[in-house]
Amino acid sequence: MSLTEKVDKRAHILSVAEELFAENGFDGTSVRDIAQLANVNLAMISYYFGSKEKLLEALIEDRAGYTLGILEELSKNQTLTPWQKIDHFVDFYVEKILNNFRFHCIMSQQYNATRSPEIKELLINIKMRNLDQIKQVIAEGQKKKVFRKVDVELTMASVFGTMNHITNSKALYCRLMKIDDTDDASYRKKISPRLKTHLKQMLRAHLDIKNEE
Amino acid sequence: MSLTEKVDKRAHILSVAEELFAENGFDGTSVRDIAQLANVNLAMISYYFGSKEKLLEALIEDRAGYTLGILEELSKNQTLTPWQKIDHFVDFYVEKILNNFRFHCIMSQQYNATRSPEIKELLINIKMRNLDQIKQVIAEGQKKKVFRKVDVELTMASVFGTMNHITNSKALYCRLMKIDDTDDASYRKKISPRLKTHLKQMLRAHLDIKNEE
DNA sequence: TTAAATTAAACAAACGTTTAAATAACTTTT
DNA sequence: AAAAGTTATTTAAACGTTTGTTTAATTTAA
Repeated sequence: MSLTEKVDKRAHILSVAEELFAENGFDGTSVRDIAQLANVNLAMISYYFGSKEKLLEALIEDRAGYTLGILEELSKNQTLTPWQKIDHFVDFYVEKILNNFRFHCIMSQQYNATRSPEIKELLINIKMRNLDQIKQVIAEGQKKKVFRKVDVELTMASVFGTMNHITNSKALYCRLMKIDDTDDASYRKKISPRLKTHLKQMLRAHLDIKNEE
Repeated sequence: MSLTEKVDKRAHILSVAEELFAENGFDGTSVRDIAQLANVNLAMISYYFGSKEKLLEALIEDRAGYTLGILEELSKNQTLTPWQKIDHFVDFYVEKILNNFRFHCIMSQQYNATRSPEIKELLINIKMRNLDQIKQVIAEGQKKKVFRKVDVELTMASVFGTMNHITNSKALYCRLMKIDDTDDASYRKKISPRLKTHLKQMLRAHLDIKNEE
């Protein structure tokens, strides 16, 4: 038994479930798959979580918690200019998504496919709160006359969408960039600086008041 | 029996499968679900397609075919300026994705989750070919000194990513825009002009050689 | 009359979940 | 500190469904 298994069996099951859900989807993963890879008895999943669906809920609640705090802090920060906040936001989010790409695969997967109203509500609330924080940053920039008028929701859709697209289309971009498709780490390492640069550059042009029409 | 059912049973099954796969995912849809909603006998699916997986392959091949031709034509068009091509491309793609949102839900779903190498290869090839066409448009604009130097792959990721995000996060944007969540048609009608305007505006700023750093 | 299309029934395998018995880890009592 | 009692954890086996697919008989069309 490895260290992580000993420390907290519940957390270990969550981590294995995350891996399998991201790889094969929620419906494509059986509780037996999870139990086997986690080296625990099948019944332990019901014992700890109640059901497969509640296991997914537990996973989402566990992983989605910590983001909001950092965004709130960034949004309220008085010493940074709006441009600096945008850059920090991009850096933070790219790191976050690339480091938690498994979870983000599950999120975008579940967004449309879930038949659980609880999970749907959970996901919408998480996104709404994150969106609100960034809205404030853009609004501040517009008030200070450094950002032009833009469609805030769709601007955010472009930022989130770019990142989702990169994590979800790994196979495609690995082929384009001639990276080994099976090596997650080197993909993240190669794509991370490119992604940060691209998003900052695009947002700089897109938000700049000089490009007001 | 409705008209579509009589005309071509195979096509009718494909259409019902598309609807259910988009709604509940591939693994979340049983062949019995499809047979029931399509009003055909269960065995007809094996009879026409061989298996559930081959039904998905048939669906992808059927739906993905027609896009490439239009893009090739646009890319090779001699009378349009690069800026006009970008605008046409945005208009075409937004219409296409919103009108075939069910299929695009399946595409982005399958991108990561599929365990079938055939389907994975199919999806990568489709995207690669589409990407190549747009690469040529951007390259032409750069050669003519109207576009600045950008990360072409990631610029495309932003365009595709924005559209995917909008189709996949329907529930969120319906809430933001206070549209009835269950009414697909009015969502598409409301989001379509906004999406076109936003993408054109963003690309105009992003690609403009005046914003060269 | 021959081939194609359609049917109801059955197949084994896999699914999520539950059971009841066994073991381990603590508490309390002696 | 040992024994007894109590709760928490773990187990193998079984539950009833649902899964994708196939069969063999029947109807329809050419």
